[in-house]
Formats: sequence, C-alpha cells, structure tokens
Amino acid sequence: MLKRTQTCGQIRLEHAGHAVTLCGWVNAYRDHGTGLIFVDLRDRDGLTQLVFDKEDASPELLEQADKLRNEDVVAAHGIVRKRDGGPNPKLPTGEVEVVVTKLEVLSKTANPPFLPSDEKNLPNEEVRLRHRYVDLRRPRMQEILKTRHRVTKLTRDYFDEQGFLEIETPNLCRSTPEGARDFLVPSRHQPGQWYALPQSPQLFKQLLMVAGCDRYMQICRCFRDEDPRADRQAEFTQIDCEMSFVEREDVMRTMEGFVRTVWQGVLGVDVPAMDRITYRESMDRYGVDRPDRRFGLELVSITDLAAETDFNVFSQALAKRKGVVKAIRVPGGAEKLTRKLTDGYTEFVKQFGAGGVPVAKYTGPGGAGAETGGFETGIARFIAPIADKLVERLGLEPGDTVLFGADSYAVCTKALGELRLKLAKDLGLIDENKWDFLWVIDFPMFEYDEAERRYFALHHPFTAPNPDQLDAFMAADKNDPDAVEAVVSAGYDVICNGSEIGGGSIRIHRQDVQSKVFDLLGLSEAEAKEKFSFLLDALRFGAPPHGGIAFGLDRLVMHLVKTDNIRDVIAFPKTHTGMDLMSNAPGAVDKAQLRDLYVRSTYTPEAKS
RNA sequence: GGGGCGGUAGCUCAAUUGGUUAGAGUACCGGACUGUCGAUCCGGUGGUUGCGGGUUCGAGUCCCGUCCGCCUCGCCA
Repeated sequence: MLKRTQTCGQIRLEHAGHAVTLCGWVNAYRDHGTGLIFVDLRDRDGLTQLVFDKEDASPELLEQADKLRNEDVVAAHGIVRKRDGGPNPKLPTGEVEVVVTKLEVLSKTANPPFLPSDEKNLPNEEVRLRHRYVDLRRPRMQEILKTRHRVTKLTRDYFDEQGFLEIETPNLCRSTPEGARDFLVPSRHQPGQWYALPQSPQLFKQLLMVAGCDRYMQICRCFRDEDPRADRQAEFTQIDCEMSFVEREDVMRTMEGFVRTVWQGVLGVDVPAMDRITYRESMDRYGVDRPDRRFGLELVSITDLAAETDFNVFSQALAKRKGVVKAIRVPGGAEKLTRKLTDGYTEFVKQFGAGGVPVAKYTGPGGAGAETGGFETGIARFIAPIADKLVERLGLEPGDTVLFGADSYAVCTKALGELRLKLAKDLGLIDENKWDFLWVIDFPMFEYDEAERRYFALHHPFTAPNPDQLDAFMAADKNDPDAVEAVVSAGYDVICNGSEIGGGSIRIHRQDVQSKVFDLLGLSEAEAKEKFSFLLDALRFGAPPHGGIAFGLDRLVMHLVKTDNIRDVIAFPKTHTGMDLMSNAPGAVDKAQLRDLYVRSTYTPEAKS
C-alpha cells in the first residue's frame, strides 16, 4: 500500500516539486475525456486537486482514473505543482495540484445514499442517521467533532492545572429515588435485583470528597430515560467537577475560569466577568430561570395598577392565589406586530396554561386613542384609568405595543417568559454574534407540589442551604410551606444565551442537615437509611465542606459550533424514540439471555398503552 | 401520554378541484470532450407514492388505522 506523506489540507505552493502521497475519498471528479481528469481528494483535513494528464500518465493510469467515482477510497502518489489552469480561491490548497503518477484504489464504493460533498442538498436527518458514517465525512461534521475534541482537551488541561484529579465512577449503580426515570440493568448474580445507569455521578463525587481526593473532575456519560428535546438526549455527557474546602464563590470563580478558557481556546472570544442574578429576579424580569439577555422585552409587574381597573381578565387573575398581572413593552410594535401575529400569541400562550394575550397599542397623547389615555384597540377602554401610570412604568413611546399576561404567578411568568422568546425570534431581535453569560443564584431549596402534596428539591436533595439560611432551615416546620419554600440554597447555574450550560451547588456535609432534607422530602428515616445509608455514614465519618458543578458538554459544543440540534454534536446519536437508526438498537435478545437474568417480558402489542 | 409538521426514483423535490403511461434535478450506467473546480454536451437504468384498510368508474391526492422522523407540552431532582 502507498503510505501517506501528507494530508489533503496541508499541500501548499511551498511543496511544489515535492513527491507526495495522499489518501482519502473522491470528493468530486471532472473527466475531460481521454487525456485529462481532475479529482478532488478529501480527508479529515481538506481537499487537494489531483490531475491525471496523458502527458505525464500512462494509458493504464488514465484508465484507472477514468473509473473513479464519488467516495471511492484511494491513495495517490505524484508531484506537487502550481496549477496550470489558474488557482481556485475557494480552497486553501487552491494554488496547487498533484500530478498523479501512481494510483491505488483502496476501496471501491457502492453508490452511496448521499454525497458528503453536496452540503447544499442535505438529505433528511433520518437518512443521515441511518448512514452516519457517510454523514460524518462532511466537513461540517468533521469540524464539530474536532471542536468537541478541542473542548475535552481544554477541559482536562484546565482542571489539571487547577489541581483536579480525573477519577472514573461506576456506570452500574444503585437506583435512587427522585429525579428522572432510570435505565435499568438486571443482575445475573443477584436474581431479581437491578442496577441503574447513573443519571449523574452525584453521590460518587461527593464520596470522593469524603475520601480526601480534594478536587475531582470527570467527563462522563449520564443516562436519563425521559423524552428528548432538540437540546436533550437520553444519553448525554457531563463535565463533572467537585471541590473540597470551598464556598460558593470559590467554585464559581474556578468554573468561570473554565468557561473563559474554553471560549478563548475554541473561538478566541473573551468572556467578561459574569453577572449574577437571583432566581427570583430572573423569574420576575425574564419569566425563566435561564434568561436570554441578548435582547430587552423584559416583563414588568403592573399587578398594583391592574387592581385599579374594571378589566375582567385582570380582576379574575388577581382573585387567584398569588395572582399577578404583567406586561411586556414592544418598542415600535404597532408597526411590526401584525394582527395575525398577536392572534397567534393567544394560541401560543394557551399551551402554557394562560388564557390569552390582551394587546394595547400606545399612540401617544395626540394619537388616535386620545379619549382612552393614548391607547387604542381592544382593551384600551379598560386600561384608560391607569393609562398615565402605565406609560410611565413601561416607559412607553408612541408606536409601542403592550402585551399583557394575567394569571397566577407561575402561569403568567411561564407564559410571558416563553412569549418573550417568541417575540424576539419573530422580530429578529437576537444578535447571533453576541455572547451573554451569567450566573443565576439563590434558588429556593424546595418547591411544593400540590398534586403529590409534598416537597421536591429544586436542584437535588444534597444541595446545602445558603450559610445564612442554615438556622432558618433547621428550624423550619415542614407543615409551614411558606417557611420551607423561603429557604434559599447554595446552588448556582451558568447560563449562556438563555440556555443552562452548567449547574451545581455547595453540598450538605452535615448528617443532621441531610436528614432534615430527607425528612422534608417525605423520606422516612427507615427509607433514607435503606436508600442512602452509605451517604449518611460517609457524612458521619469525616466529610469536608464541598461543592461542585456539572457542565453539559453537548450543550457547550452546541453553542461553540452554533447548532440548535444536539444530535449534530454527538457522533452516534439516538432519535426521538431512543433508537439508533444505524445499528438498530434497541433490539430483541435471545430467550436464554433473559432466562440467565431472571427476566421475562410482559410485552404484547396490546399491552403497549 | 397530548398537540403540530412531514414521509413520492439512491438523494432533493414537483404532480390543476380525485382523472391518460407519476415528472425534473442530482447520483449511478454508457458515450463525447485537454484546464476543470456545481465542468460541459448526448443517451440510458431507476417507483409496492412508508405500510394496511376504506370511499370511488378512477386515489400520490379524500377518510380510518398503523409505523417512522422532526418540533413541542407534560416529563427531564
């Protein structure tokens, strides 16, 4: 076999006169008949033009070249020279070509389902996934794989410099309550017993801190058997970190440095010091716990003003528990927001439980709606009594539109938060070249679930209360939801352009505090002991204060390569229903395999509900 | 589990209100051509219109079911 001397992206004018051997795939061929054939050869690195010319090539070689087709795999040996026919400015190697003297066809291809060279005519994703090895040949996909590698390399280097040890943790774990649905693995040696694949290495990394490892990191696979989304996959990768003898600030400083290192190393972008905002502020102003601040359209509470109106929609909302009325000012909305758009918004917010979106246009004091305080259309007459105050609070200018939300705090916040994002997209307000990073802190420890009539940990049950909350937390009566829900944790999320790229907390390192959390979550002492005795024991036997974070590697890469499809950044991803279309996983297994595991399927086509 | 969109040559798409033999580009096969780089020109192969049922004289088109893909709500401590 001809041995490669360079890659297809490396050849430059300085190599002119050199003999080289390139290996790769036929990206394109241009056959001018007996005597002149061009072939673009592609590998991971780039493209180089090969030329077969009867003045330099034997008839046998020309015949070989004549048969080459797209995606054949070849090794070509020849002399580099400046192109005869003028350079191709589209290629880094566009000034040179290789005059081939020897060609070896390493692998003749069957007609491929699609051509990696034809980026403009991409087949649908199903075809791409079924023939992933072809799809991954595309330069764009190679670029993404390289970026992902670059990120993991930067990650290991950064944390190594910061004194972290990379330590592996088990993939066959014990199922623990709370959280996502587990993927389960039956045990052969322990009939009737099951492992769970880790949702995250949470407990193990805490135990490593108790074990004196001081600083740990791992790039690890996590599994959550829930329905995916565009940015979520059941099997995904975390950059998992934990540090001992630290407070919240220490972790945040270290992790901010990590983000800065990655953005600098991959994109050359300087990430400035990150703002911090509280969970409460984020929910109030942006309607989500992961605000996108690349544009305005903030939510403004007008609950107090709404009480002064006779508007039914407002008063019904205010009658609810924690009822609120909020508004979004859309600058210049009178022109940009068509009736069709605003009608669509009413439908849009219904999926979040809201009733609709009242709309008012502000025309100014001299405008068409003079008798209703400068507002016109729809609800103008209802808000006339508070017109002046509304103008002042929202900072309205003539030509603005105001969109209202009125409901319980939870519903109104969610609906307007989602509407804010939709507005920004519809109006093209998002600057895709902007980077906005921030920390969201001071999350509540618990949320009360009305349906299940119990508390849930907002982050996870090992999150510590913020130090200034510790006494209040330990004293909180579990029958007093207001007291419990008021406790703020030592958790933190890193947000990039409105998406959570990482989240963590200072952990509980005192057994009495951990027991109190389990108690609030409704875990009896016996249950807690059964499920978590190893953790509670560890906390008894000398646990250092510690805390950490986990970044979503897939999401980091998604941002860095500007894609909104998580499957693009995973070499072999799964579909919406958890199938690998290439290997056809999951699949049936032998009865004998099941028997060994003491497992019998109850599945019948009818049983699938 | 709910809602939405989609499935027609290998691939990307088209096909008046239901109406003749389902077309085009590209890939592939054959031929022509010495400076291309989306090469060009000529010819050709290629179809269970996802699958099953129904309505109809007649279904790619309408109806029901089902499978697959994507988006989304729920879910994701």
